[in-house]
Amino acid sequence: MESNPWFAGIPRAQRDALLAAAEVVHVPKGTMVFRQGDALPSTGGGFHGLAAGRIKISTLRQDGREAILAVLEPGNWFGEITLIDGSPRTHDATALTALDLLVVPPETFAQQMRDVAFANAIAALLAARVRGLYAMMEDATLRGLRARVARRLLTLARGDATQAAEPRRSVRLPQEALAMMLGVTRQTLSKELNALAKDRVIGLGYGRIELRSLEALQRLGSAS
Amino acid sequence: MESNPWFAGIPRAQRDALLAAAEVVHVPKGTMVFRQGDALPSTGGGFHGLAAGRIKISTLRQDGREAILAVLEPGNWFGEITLIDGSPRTHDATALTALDLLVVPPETFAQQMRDVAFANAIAALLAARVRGLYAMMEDATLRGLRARVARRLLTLARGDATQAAEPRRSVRLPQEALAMMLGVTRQTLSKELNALAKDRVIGLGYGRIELRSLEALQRLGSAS
DNA sequence: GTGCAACTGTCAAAAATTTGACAATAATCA
DNA sequence: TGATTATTGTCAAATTTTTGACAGTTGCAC
Repeated sequence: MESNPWFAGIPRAQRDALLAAAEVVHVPKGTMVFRQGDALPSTGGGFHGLAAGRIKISTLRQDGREAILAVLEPGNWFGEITLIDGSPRTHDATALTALDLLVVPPETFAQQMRDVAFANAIAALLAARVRGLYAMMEDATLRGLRARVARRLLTLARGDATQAAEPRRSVRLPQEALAMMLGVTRQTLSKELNALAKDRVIGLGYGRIELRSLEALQRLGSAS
Repeated sequence: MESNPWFAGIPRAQRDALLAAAEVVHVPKGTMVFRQGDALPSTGGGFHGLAAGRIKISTLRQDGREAILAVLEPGNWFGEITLIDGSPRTHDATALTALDLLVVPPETFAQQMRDVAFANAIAALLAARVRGLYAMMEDATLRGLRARVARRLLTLARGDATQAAEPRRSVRLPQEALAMMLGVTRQTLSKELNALAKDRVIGLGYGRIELRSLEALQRLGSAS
């Protein structure tokens, strides 16, 4: 968990308190940790830290279309919004693999928020969240598809949310899922990916995209 | 300022402290309160409350294209992200009219954050911000243009950000600006607006859109 | 009140995206 | 291993959006 920049950045006491307050829950693959609309006193309520596995954060619409907001990797903490404002969950959270999940119950979280340092840490977490969302909004409204693809691949390579560190060289997810993140169809994305592959910027495999040139992706992501 | 739900919802002591710490600044029309990329110790640094006037929050790109994130109305507080994480401003803030602006200097803000209740209030503000952004992201990826137009008009009618209350029946901004918020061209938006106008859902004027049927807009915003 | 700038209306061609469909290949599970 | 499911590749028609252009209107500043 220490590899996560947010968690690593908060005071030792608050870090320990969080870990002490958390219950480790093993979640089988395919389980929904929580669903959009879940209200507070429900199962799955709590502040979550992902210790192992991958979680999909998404929204499902009536007509079956799905938007994937993020795919979380170990080290990320999430689910704090509902605990702060008491409103229902904004998204579905689904275990893509078996998980080791740290769960801080709502009462404990509320209690921790009485601590100035912890409240400040949560504010920092939220600030990072807001920055990420601003960047995504900007991408969606201002950039062409080519740039959006490049940027999203780089984000995924860094573990998507509050993760930083050295980007991975290979991203594991189906093109369909990437398309859902970008809000385009698989066919449209496919055309773009194949163009990038032809330029040797990426390599395409089954359920996997290799990032061959981070520099080229960075360049493409800045332009357009 | 009390009409803003966030401000009205925080404890009296913190509300008074904020107002006491704030300096009232009069800003002429057209002035940029801060710019994207501004670092902390610069002019315009601080936590801002809008007492009078309207502020455009936007991003300008090299090629001249602009994305408008929001148009803030009196009662809204903004600019806290930079104060929390110390990173540069994420957007430009431009005075669309002459402003009365409450400015809480960075040091005072940091000092206030040592107070648990205030830190919690800021967390609540950020949580609201995150929710709003989630909704925008979802709209952008999941909904058709018709629905996005309807939803954005309703948002604007409610004063855009943390405002609630009774929606206004008329929104004052050029179609060009609305198009920039939605990330489409003016021509595309125009077609949509004219269709809505034909159905008597809205009325179109010079730099102004009248909301004739909130129910219809709500319905259109939920569908597609 | 005039003149200029801002804003809206509209058109048509070009470009991008979606929709729908089907085959081929890779992984997974029994 | 064999069967099944998941994933990718590709195509073409239909639709939507952008680009570029220009005229007409409205509001504002002088």
